[in-house]
Amino acid sequence: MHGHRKPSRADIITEYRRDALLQAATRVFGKHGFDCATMEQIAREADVAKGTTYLYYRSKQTIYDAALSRGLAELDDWTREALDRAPNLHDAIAAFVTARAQYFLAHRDFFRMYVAAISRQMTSVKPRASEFQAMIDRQTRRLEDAIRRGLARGEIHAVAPAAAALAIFDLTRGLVARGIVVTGTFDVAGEGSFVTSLVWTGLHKEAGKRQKAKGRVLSEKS
Amino acid sequence: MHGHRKPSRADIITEYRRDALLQAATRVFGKHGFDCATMEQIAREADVAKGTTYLYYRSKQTIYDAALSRGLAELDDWTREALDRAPNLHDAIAAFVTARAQYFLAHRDFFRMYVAAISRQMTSVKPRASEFQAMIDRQTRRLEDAIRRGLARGEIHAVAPAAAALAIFDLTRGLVARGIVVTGTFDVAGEGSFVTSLVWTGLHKEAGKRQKAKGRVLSEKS
Amino acid sequence: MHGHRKPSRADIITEYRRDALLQAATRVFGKHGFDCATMEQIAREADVAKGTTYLYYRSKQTIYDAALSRGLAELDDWTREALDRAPNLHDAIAAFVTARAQYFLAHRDFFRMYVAAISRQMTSVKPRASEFQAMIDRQTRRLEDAIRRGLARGEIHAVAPAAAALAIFDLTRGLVARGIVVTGTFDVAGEGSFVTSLVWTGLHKEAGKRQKAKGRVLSEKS
Amino acid sequence: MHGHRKPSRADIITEYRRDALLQAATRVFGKHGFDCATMEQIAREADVAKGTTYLYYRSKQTIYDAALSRGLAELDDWTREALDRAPNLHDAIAAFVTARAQYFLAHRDFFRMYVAAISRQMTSVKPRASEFQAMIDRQTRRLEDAIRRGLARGEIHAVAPAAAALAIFDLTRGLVARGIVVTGTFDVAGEGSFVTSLVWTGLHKEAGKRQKAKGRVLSEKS
DNA sequence: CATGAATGAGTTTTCATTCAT
DNA sequence: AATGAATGAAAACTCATTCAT
Repeated sequence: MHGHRKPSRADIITEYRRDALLQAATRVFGKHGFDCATMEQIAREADVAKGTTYLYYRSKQTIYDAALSRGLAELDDWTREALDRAPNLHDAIAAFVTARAQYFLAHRDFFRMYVAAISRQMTSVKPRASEFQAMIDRQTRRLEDAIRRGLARGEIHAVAPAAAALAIFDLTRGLVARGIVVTGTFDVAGEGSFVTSLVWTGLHKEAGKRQKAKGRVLSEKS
Repeated sequence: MHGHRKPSRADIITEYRRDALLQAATRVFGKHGFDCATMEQIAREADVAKGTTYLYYRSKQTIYDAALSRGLAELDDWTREALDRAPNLHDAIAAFVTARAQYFLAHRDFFRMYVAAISRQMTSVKPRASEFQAMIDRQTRRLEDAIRRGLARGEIHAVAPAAAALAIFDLTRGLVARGIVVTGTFDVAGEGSFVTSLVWTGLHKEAGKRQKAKGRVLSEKS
Repeated sequence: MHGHRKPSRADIITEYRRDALLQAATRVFGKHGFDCATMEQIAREADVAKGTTYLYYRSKQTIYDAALSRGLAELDDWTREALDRAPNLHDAIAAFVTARAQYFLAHRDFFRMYVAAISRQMTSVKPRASEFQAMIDRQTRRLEDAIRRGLARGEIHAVAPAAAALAIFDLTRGLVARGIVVTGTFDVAGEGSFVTSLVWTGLHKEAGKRQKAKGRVLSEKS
Repeated sequence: MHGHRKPSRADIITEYRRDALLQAATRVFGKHGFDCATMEQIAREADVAKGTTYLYYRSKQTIYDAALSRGLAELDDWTREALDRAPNLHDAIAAFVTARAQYFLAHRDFFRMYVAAISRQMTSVKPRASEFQAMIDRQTRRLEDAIRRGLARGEIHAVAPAAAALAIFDLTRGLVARGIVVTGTFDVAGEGSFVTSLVWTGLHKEAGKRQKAKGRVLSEKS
């Protein structure tokens, strides 16, 4: 508890169980959603008795939150690493889209939980909304910062970094959603590069200039 | 239903009730989600007794489907009308984004149902997934067709119309989602035009050419 | 709801059900105690389904409180009427003891609830203790007032009315408790008159005087 | 257990554990009642693991019975000693009341168990009721015998010794119950002497005679 | 047609008891 | 002997759906 010595055997077992339960929970919540999932299912999936679940997580809500948090944390790691490796904004965007798409497609049940959580957030009277929202925000912020750096370096034209980051977020989510439903294979690289190039062109400096001009012309027409 | 003559008085009452129930259902499902909503709440909201609900809709699922369908149909009308009025692709995109954002923001409960339905679609073992998916697809297709026409007219560079349409779809959804959560006022026009210009620039013919060139340069760098 | 007109048919049924459930609850709580009683048993005893119980009482605690309250109210009526009819203190005491003993012996399950409630009161962290205690206190107070009047009329010697009332209370309870466990017939009149005469002699004016004298003598002896 | 030789070290440890568990059990059962008390709480209170409890007592019921028995036995010792020291009936009654009140007030958790047990006795389908009842009876019998001796010695008038003993029992219990609930200090001596003098006067020979006369007069009036 | 009382299957959660270490 | 993780039976409570009035 208060020391940093080697974890005892019990600790290892505990950690193992907690992890198994989280995996099971992710599977079950991902497949059925919070309300339809039952503790019985989670327990069965984790190969323990129903009561055992409660030795590790106080309630259904608790295990749900834990499963969601863990996934978000892992996703955040992937996101951060992907962004850190990118030498410039274009590659950063590509990395962001690809890394997240790959993570989600490798953890489909988590992605379903993730989407459902976003949906629930709007639905419910958001009691503990904040923590979840905070984790999401942190990830958007990473991308936003990258965009800001790109702006500073003159890689793109003047654009609201927050709005741009959110747009990339939304595009990635939609991309993955389609990849999940598709039963056959899904060309992550191809789809991802479409998004990347769309956004990149949209944000690019020269393009920005032309866009403004076009915008004027168009509005004159209409 | 079974005749084409003038609707009898009973038919009118029936229609009125069905509509009231659908409105009530949308409010309740939007606020609580499918699982947490109760038939009692819907009945109360529609000012009828619980049993009455079952005279008009066979089950909770049925009324849910009906409410969702009605919303989607209305949304489809808005979408179609908006697209039909647009003289060119740029304006079509702007119209698409704006019209949908406005519809959703004017029908927030429906938007919440809509998002939840998308999420449920992935979640559940998709039994009746098809009908809902078909309605969504029809709307994407309208935009896709507009893009195809724009391509034919040389307004934009070579791009996969389906992918582009879906991207706009996703951006619009994200835009609205943010508008829903935001408690204060939300600048639909401003946010919408950001999306439009981002996409427009991204899709624009000349931009497309440059993007490819830039892409090459960038990859040479990395 | 807001009028005083004839109760509708529904009201009658409702009242009937509430009463049947209260009777059933009293039987079950009396036989098994709060914790061991199950809603299933109560429902079965009242010949309704489990869920029906919850249409009339929000929770197990609620139906328990209602059953206890109703019994206490009825008991209070008996107690008050008995005291009101008594022309003097001696008869008031006799009436108090007899009336309560008879009530309890005619409602054995309620008596068991009553005793358990008193016991629970000491046990639990007394959250809603107050209401129950208040009803008990009211009944003791009635007897206390009778004693006070007897004192004023010079029927008994100086004595703390509250203490005396509580003593009679305790004796009555003990009396009934024995009557309940006894399987054969129980002579309420005989046992009751023993208590009455014991107390009456103990409180009687002349006896009081002698008691004090005796007390002195005795303590001199010891 | 199986020999009469000096207790081995193991026996001592065993005895120590059994005792610690009993003390813990009394605390927990006293505070929460049989049904709400958990083995976990008892184990924690006794500073052992949950499983250990079962090495010393077969079941929750068993440890409950043992805790109750032990308290009753100790109480019986106090009662007997108090009675043995009293030179006459008046003092015996005073001693009985005082000794028990003091014991209970010094062992409040046990008193709560004791009261709950009496209540449970009536409540449950009395399987092992007998043993508990037998211990109670033994204690009443002691007082009863003292009364019988007082009668023989002419200290009091003709009275049913059993009934009188039970009355004193009940009064003592009520006295203590009030002392337990009262949060401030409680005047055991004062309250006890009220009970004693009430009873003593009630039982005293001369008083008995007058009571009968009074009774006749009263019944003539009513 | 409309009502709302009644039903009971299904869910979360607790805890006495067991047993491998 | 001691531990505490694991078990699963049991209970309160909810709500979609039915049906007599």
